[in-house]
Amino acid sequence: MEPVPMLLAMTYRAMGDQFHDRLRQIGLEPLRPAHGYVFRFLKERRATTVDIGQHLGVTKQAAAKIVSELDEWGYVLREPHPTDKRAQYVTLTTKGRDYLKLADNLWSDLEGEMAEAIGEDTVATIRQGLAAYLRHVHGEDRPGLRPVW
Amino acid sequence: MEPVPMLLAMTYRAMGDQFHDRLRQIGLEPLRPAHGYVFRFLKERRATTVDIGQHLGVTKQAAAKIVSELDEWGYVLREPHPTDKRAQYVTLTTKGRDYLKLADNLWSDLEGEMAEAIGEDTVATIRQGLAAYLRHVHGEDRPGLRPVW
DNA sequence: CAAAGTAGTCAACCAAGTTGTCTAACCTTA
DNA sequence: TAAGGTTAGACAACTTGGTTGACTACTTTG
Repeated sequence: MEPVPMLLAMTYRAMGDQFHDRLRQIGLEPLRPAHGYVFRFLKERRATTVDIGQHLGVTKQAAAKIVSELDEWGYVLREPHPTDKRAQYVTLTTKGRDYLKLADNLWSDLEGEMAEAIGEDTVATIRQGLAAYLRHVHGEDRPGLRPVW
Repeated sequence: MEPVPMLLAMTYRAMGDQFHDRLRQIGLEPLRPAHGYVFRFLKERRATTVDIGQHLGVTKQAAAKIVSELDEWGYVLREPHPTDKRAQYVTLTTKGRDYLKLADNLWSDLEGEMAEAIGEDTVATIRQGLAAYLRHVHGEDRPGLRPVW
């Protein structure tokens, strides 16, 4: 019997691959999961590079690299911090928000296909079960995402 | 609402981190998930480096690196292939089998703790649901594991 | 107002993959 | 059975996505 985490990893991979394929068909920049997590993070708040690094669970230098890419591609922009002259706020551009909408649609398509395959209630149980487990392990403050393999 | 794959990744990470912590307390070599997948693969069969690469979903060169490490640490050994003079069979040593037992115990501990937190039936549903989804996507022949982020 | 701490950048390094190339052995198949 | 194509494994150069460390400019605190 396989350990549950192996099933989690394989499922993540299977869905992620499909997501990525469809994105590529649309012809977007080579966005990686980390970029998506940044979008999702910035949707709700303004944040500095350091904040983003913290959220992803990587160093600020790694976060800076990701932010630069997103900036080059026009998904985010950096504006001066109102009170702290060292810092910059990173914010989503319209292109960034559009991407996020597109991605959410793709994800919910994929989730719909999953529901067709194994039943809507099963998907709901999985969602709630995992969320509950994460709350159990981490409390309310979830730690960074971070590479997985 | 978060996409399901994000929950999968976070849960994988949470369980994997705990697993890794406990392993480290025991003081083993710095085994990575890929090593574990190799053990699990070799448990059932004898295989060449190329086979292993295929199973992991990486190039044979990458697989060779992993096999070398396992060999250095004494978890596997390479013996000549009986009929093909180019090839070598990689097989688990006793140390390898012992590790696998230990790892399985750790995983089932973790799964037990998960069951305590969210209910045994929920865990069962998750397990069966994900397995069914994977069969749906891949048929019987599951593709390689592979990096996830 | 001095000392300690922090945001961002630059640079060197590292780990774990990749591609490309080569040799020796294997497998048609004409 | 020799010839041409394929394959296992090794070696090397490179790529990617991260790391640590050092430095400057600014901020916060005692």
